[in-house]
Amino acid sequence: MAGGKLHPGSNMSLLLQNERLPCSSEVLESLWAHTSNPASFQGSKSVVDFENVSGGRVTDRPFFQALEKEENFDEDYEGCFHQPGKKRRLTGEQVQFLERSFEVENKLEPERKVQLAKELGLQPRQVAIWFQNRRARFKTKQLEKDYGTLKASYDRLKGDYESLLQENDKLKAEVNSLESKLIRRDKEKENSDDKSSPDAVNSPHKEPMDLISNSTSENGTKVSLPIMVTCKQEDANSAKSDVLDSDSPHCTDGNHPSSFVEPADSSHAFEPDHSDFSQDEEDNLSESLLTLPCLPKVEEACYDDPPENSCNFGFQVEDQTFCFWPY
DNA sequence: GGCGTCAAGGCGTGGC
DNA sequence: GCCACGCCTTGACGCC
Repeated sequence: MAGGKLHPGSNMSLLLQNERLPCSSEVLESLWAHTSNPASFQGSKSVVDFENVSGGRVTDRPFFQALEKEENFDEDYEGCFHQPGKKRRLTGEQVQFLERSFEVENKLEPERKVQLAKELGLQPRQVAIWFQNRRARFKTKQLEKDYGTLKASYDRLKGDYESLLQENDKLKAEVNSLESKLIRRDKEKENSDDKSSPDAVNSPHKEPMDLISNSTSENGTKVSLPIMVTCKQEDANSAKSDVLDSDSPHCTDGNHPSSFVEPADSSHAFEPDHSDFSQDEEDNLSESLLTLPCLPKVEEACYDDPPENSCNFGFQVEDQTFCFWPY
């Protein structure tokens, strides 16, 4: 690189980005001044324009002016005129110059192309091809970058999804456990009631109310869990399918994967199956649900800030005596 | 010799 | 029809 004035750390591109002169010779002169002088190309082995070097006469281009001055001109002269069919790489200085030009503007106007070719001692077509290839490389890098970004996003979402699955499984297991416990207690209660009082047959749901009134959260506050009060097993099944079925509309909100818990403040979790309710029963149920004080509304507390406790309802799992999902 | 990089070839396409 | 461009491929070259 004898005689070169290359500034590897040059901020040339920054300087040029503030100017709008992609075709001007001033820009090229500026590029020369900041990158290298024409003599930098003296060792070029690039494919060069034979047509512009008629009879070996050196043209007025800087590239060839530099060659004239070189002591070992003959060797380089032979080297830079390739045999037909051979491909020669551009020199580092030529590439640097083109790179800086590319940073200024990645599109190549005809005037600019000719000017660059003249300054670099290349054919205009070579400059055009270089820009085309450079754009292709830029696009490839951009795609790789985008891929990396998307993959990171995908991995993050996948992790979230898997943790949600785990949490879902855990909650299902808890519900299953609690349901078994409830059924067992129910049977025990029935047996004891049959023995103690014949009137007890008329109030089969007394025990669950007791259970509700006796439910106490971890922090000592009473928690009302009314859903199971009048919910028959069949209703529980339908409610489950309505609430947790991943195919149901409640779960198809891509922005709110947790939206399946929304029915907490309404009775529409029971809507799918009305066959076992009379109108009066349904009205009573709605009324009781609406008037119960502590039915937790959970939709806002769910996944924006996942709780340490796997339960999102604001009280301990043990207090959630839902009976939606029989297993 | 395999592989990656890069200049260049070839072809299709769209704008004028 | 010409030209520039994008895309894919080819061939030369350098590195290991």
